[in-house]
Amino acid sequence: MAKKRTSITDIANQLGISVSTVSRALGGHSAISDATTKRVVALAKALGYQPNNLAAGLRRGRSKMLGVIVPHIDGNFFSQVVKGIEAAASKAGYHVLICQSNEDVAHERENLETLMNAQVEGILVSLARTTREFQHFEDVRKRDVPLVFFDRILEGYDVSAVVLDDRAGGYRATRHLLDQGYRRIAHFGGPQHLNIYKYRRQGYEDALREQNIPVVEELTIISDMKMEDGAAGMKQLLALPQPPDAVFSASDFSVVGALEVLKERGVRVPQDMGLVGFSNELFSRLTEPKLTSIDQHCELMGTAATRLLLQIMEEQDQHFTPRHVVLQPDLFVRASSLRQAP
Amino acid sequence: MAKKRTSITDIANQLGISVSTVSRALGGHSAISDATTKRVVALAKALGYQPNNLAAGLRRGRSKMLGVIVPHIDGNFFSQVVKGIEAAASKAGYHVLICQSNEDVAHERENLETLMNAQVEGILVSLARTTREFQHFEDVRKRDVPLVFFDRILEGYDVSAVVLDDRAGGYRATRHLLDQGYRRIAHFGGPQHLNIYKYRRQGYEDALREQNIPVVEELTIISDMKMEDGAAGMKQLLALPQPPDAVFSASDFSVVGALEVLKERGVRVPQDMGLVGFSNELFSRLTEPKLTSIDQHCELMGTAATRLLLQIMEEQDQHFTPRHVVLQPDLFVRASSLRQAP
DNA sequence: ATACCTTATGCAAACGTTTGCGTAAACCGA
DNA sequence: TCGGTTTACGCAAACGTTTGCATAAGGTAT
Repeated sequence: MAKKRTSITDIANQLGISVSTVSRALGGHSAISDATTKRVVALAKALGYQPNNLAAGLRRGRSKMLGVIVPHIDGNFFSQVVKGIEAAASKAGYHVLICQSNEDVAHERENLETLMNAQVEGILVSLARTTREFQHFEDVRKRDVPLVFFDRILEGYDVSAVVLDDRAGGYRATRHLLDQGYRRIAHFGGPQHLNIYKYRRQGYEDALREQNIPVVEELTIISDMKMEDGAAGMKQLLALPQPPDAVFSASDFSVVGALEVLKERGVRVPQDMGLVGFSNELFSRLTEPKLTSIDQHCELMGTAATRLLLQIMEEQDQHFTPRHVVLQPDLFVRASSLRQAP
Repeated sequence: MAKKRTSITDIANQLGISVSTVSRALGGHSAISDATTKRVVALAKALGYQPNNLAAGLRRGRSKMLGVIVPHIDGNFFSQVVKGIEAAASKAGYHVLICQSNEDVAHERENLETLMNAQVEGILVSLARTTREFQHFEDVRKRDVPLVFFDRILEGYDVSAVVLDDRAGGYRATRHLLDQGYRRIAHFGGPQHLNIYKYRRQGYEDALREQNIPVVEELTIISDMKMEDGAAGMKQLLALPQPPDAVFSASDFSVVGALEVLKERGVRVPQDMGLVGFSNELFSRLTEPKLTSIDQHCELMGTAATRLLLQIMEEQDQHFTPRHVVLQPDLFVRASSLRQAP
């Protein structure tokens, strides 16, 4: 038998005034005398009154909730982004509803549905790996729910988004290897329909071309970027008639896999093989040698995306032109790519 | 100018029937003829109707939302637990509101407030490190909102909770070191008012006593368990007249810090010093040597806690007796503690 | 034809707020 | 004394559902 929670009406009755007066008093409305305001606030506290956001949201048409869809919430990157999102949202008085798509576009569709049922005022989403079309997002747009993508976006779908300058990341990583004297640089890439992997690769190729180094096809290996993939990729590279002297990987995980293979085979890092990863995962400081990597400022991405969303929500009138925020990556140089004295 | 979302009333009007009929039709109520049900469902789909959970929740008194408070959502442990929570909750048709206390009891209090305002039907919480009293949780109880704690609980506060058998974890870790022939085993512990650290230590001491090995005070070092703390702790231990030959740490992070110090000083792991950590962090497989660690089944803890909460919510009548679920930890043996052939 | 049951639907209240509009009382200057 | 303004509050509708109760139509047994 759940106790009835005390409502604004209870306060009104006990004080012999109307609910509207109570509502305004609690809302700090100017047209209420100080005297009654004090009485109301006092009684509210005494009764342990808790406003009912559902009711308020219903009436106002504003739920004060934001929706987030991530492929999965565990793992370094997304958990940090979500941390940033939650922080920024709660600072603005918003709650955050979190859904996981599990890298599955069907789930993603469901998530959108349930978020809209929950009456969120805006949605932040990073695409599932299997998402290749955007009909479900168009449905959201039709209902005028503001939408902001982050990190993983769909090529050719013009929407507001916060992304990393992945091309710059790839370029700087590769450029750093070149500066260290590496000349035959391989690349581990991810699924190319995802912007992030496509641009990281592009940065890699741009850096090579800039130095008139040909981009040779068998030095680029596309995979899902797990540790195993990195190990397999490295074996493949080492079996080449002319193996590379460095690898720029679009993920730290595959670098770790590769590193293990190199240790087994007695290939020295960074002397015989330079390595640069991507994401600056926690563990990149813990391997032997420590990994050079590109930092994505995950938490910042979360707060930036949230702020952009809140902005768009405010100017609901003209959301014709999608807006973009591009974050600059940072290169953290560590032992795995330091062949020359720094 | 946000388009008016289509409501149940719109459907009723267009079909010339009453809202109640529409509501029942969509709810699959038996007393509605197949014919009208079909018409309603068809039109609903055509109009892109989305039920408004706020309204339904208000009327029913059930928001279909759960609240979660974690110290922080990034990091391996909590992000995995939250993953488990979200999965279990959404399977049961619940949404999850996530708050971070930032290890601060004041935030924790605020979080409770806002979650209750949001009308969550139950709350899952893992304590902030600075929480030493439970008045704010008593307030929640008074309002009859079911509460389930996980992992970090307050000693002497009898509530429903899902916890790891930390004593068993500490015991098994230490016992493993003993089995490997280590005899002078040190311990890195965390804040002792938190159950988890207290019991891990207890398990450590139990294992020693069982073998009639005295527990010597200067071999236990209490800290915040960061990497730096581990490094400092190891230096302190090595400066002892009789340094230990192994360390059981209640956190993987401090082990990593310690490991770096050992490498600098040329102390060999596991020959001269055995190491066992706690949490089985991702990186424990990536250090050199790999770290033996205790696995906490983080995701399982999340689903277990959620299931317990849902159960308690169902039996709102007699929630007098708090219920407990205790998860058994697993020992993952790796190179850092393997002095003898396995 | 009457009484009664079943089936399918409608009426209206309720959930707890917010808010536009109306109004009584008090005050003010002339 | 009066018209006008200000101040402080109340009325009632509205947000979009759900649901207990009433009711109309149709059927069946008597």
